[in-house]
Amino acid sequence: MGRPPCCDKANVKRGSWSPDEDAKILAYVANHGIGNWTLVPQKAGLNRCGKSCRLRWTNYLRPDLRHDNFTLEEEEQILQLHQTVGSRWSLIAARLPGRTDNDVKNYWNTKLKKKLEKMGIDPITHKPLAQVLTEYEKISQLKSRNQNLSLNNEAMMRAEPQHIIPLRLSNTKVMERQIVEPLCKNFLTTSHSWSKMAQSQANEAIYQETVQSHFFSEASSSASSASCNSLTPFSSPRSYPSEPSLVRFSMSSSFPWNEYILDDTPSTMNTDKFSAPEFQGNVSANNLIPEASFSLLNNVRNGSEPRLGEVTQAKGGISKVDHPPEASSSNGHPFVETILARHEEMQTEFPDLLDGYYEY
DNA sequence: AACATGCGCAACCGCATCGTT
DNA sequence: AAACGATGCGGTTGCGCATGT
Repeated sequence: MGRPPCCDKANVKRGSWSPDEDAKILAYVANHGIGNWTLVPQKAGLNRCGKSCRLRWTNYLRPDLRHDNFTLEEEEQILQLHQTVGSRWSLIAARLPGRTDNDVKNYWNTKLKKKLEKMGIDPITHKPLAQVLTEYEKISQLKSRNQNLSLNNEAMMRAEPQHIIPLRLSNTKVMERQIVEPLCKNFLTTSHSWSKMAQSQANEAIYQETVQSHFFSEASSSASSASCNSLTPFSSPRSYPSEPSLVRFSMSSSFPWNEYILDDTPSTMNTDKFSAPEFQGNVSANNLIPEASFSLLNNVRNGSEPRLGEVTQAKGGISKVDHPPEASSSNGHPFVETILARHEEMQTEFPDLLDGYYEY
């Protein structure tokens, strides 16, 4: 039963690779190609674990890898993709030819994350830090208020389950498997556009079923973090804090949101970076997500980096940073206008529930 | 010049999933 | 069906170099 262990971990070499070892891997791959990495150390004459060999090849020796600095275009792409899929480095790297997930991850952790923080942007939510803090405060207040009132949330939710579904994020595994993964796969690896996905009744059914069952069945658990509470459903679950935060999903079947995804391509969007076929039709979907970080980055490049004070002046839930002309803007955008109108409408209907939350 | 600190990157670790026995 | 290894992935660590004091 089973297989023998790939290597004797106690007796294999670890640490940095020598040029000689690299040469052996390269020679082996040139002769035999890639496959069964557990056999590589033995066949190539290396005293290394097969896993280590695979890593060395994947992250460093592969001939198609680029070892130069990241370009501005790549930087923008990483920001946008991170905003969309979170810290799914392999997915992001798949969009950047010649880059590995390790490269992207390192670049994010050493450069981009700090850059965003310096600009007053939360690198997890891509929202202004002041906004994130405000949200967290309001969520904390709501939580304690609900505890004090012993509010019968379940009865309330059953009364309007299709409308507003609070979702505890402490257990995101189900969401990842049934929602995030399929969407990410569609978004990143196929010709399926967001508009097609939006049209998919099957997706919506899975989405509703999953989110509802998740909310009604899950017991909250785990540790705490204060940084991230208002998230797009496409952020990486692994990046979520475990604090049982609440995120609302607008699930009103009467609101034809997918129509807007189909048709609203902002005229001011810089379309160059979306010219690849896999991005066709995806532009609008990006607008569903706050673009504060991307806009701010552009401002920095234009020499007009906003100060934190400017960011905190914002109000109302949409990005408060002035967008440069080339970045997409919510101003005058039918989709966003409708969302805002809907927001106001629902705020009137459910003032307690909606107070302080963001809708995208 | 010597030491401390910070930074960037390569490598490792641990987990989840899938495939094999 | 169960046990186990292979693989893929994201998070973390450690080392070498650069910069600051």
